[in-house]
Amino acid sequence: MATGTKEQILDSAERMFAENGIHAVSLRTIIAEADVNLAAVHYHFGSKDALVEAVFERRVGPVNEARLAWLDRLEAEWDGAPPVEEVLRAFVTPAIQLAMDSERGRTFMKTCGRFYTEAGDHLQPIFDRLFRKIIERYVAAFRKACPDLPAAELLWRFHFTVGVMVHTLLDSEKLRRISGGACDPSDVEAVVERMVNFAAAGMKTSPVTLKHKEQAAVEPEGIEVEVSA
Amino acid sequence: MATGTKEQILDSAERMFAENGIHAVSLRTIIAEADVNLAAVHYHFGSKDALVEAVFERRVGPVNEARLAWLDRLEAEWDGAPPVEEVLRAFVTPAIQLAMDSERGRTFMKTCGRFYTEAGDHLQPIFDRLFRKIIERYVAAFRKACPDLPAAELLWRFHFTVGVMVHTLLDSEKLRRISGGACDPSDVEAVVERMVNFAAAGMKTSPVTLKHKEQAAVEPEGIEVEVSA
DNA sequence: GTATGATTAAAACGTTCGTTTGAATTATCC
DNA sequence: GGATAATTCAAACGAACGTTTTAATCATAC
Repeated sequence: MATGTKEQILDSAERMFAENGIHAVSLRTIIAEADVNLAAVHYHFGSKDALVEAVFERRVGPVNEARLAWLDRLEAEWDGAPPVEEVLRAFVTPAIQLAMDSERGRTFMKTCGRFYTEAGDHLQPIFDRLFRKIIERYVAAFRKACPDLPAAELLWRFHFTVGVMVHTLLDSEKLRRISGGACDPSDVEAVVERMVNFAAAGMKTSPVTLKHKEQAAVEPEGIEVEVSA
Repeated sequence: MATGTKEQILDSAERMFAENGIHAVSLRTIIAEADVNLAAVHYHFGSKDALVEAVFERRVGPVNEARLAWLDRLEAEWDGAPPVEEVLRAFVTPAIQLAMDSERGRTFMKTCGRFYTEAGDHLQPIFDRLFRKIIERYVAAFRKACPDLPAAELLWRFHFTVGVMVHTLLDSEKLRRISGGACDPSDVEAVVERMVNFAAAGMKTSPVTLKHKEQAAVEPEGIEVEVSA
């Protein structure tokens, strides 16, 4: 943990970003906790923005690789079209595992939420680069798992699923508080199963037919899933 | 819109908080856009923190009142136990309506998300005060709508539902981008119906039985829903 | 019209921010 | 073990922050 200055800065920054937000944390408070010199930040990273990016990338990379590898395994096992529950599990588990397994992961996930809401213009391309492939692969997998769903409806439901996951990663301590301890966010397997169960039901339910508008106006095929600026 | 200095400050602050985050926005950029004097902020609000609170309360109050009034109507109509879809609709619609109807509401909802993630210690009691009654009433309504659900499971699903809603409020523009315009977040009714449909399916699905643990260890009745620090 | 309170204006306050500098220290290699 | 590079250190930089102060302006009453 206390291997080198660089890692120490990353660790401290990660935790303080999680607790107080990115803009609210100054380099001086970070280096005070990391017990390193102020100039070390600029020596190793170049700027505060670059430090923020480094904190982000250090953990998101492995999670997304795990997601892709898991999906590879699934598609090999299920002949290219795994059921929606399995796809959901593959999508959700790596993040939840990182988030809940260790104290470090738990704090990082809050940082991840900070990025998600605090990220200014300069973090957007990084976000896109890290998640483009994930979105492409998983949307395709969900398409195969739910072939009867109109394309727009499927994207909405994927969006909702991401919401379930992000909110769970970000704010489940509040649930523990509200429930008086009955809901335990640290039980990874249980959380994953509950989420998969909930989201799969939402994914599989038949779409509503909107009265006031022709929903068929949306071309149901050939929607390009692209993540760009 | 340009009625008085106070409202102008609130409007500008709301928009800039939404666009850049709370801590990232300085009073000077706010007053520059509002075209008022710097000292006016402290004259009318006292401090930046107080301004932040004022921005928050100005819009959240009416939304939550609408939620409670809607639930009152529902319970009168359905003899005290409205179905889960109706409860979901009552919970979701006021927020979505505010979020999507006007440009102003849209920006505020982003601000709301900022609060949710950037809120430090001083905003927590305000958050609790504004949402305690909402949580109590709606959890009770969901209990009646899903009487067979274990209490902890119901709270988890409520939590997931909040995630669906928050994420939709916060980040649906990203969905529009990803979908190439096929998903239109500004169509309030359609968004609400999709969300209710998705969340209702998740709410009504039968709970998973976790293999590796006795889930019955959690007392399924009498969990006190409390929101406190 | 003038006195009184509410509001706005301009300027400066002290503090903290991210960043830079240049010397001191430590590690690495021949 | 001295040369060379990598790293750490203390100190200071200018800029921007939230806040305060003091005077000027405006509205409203008499």
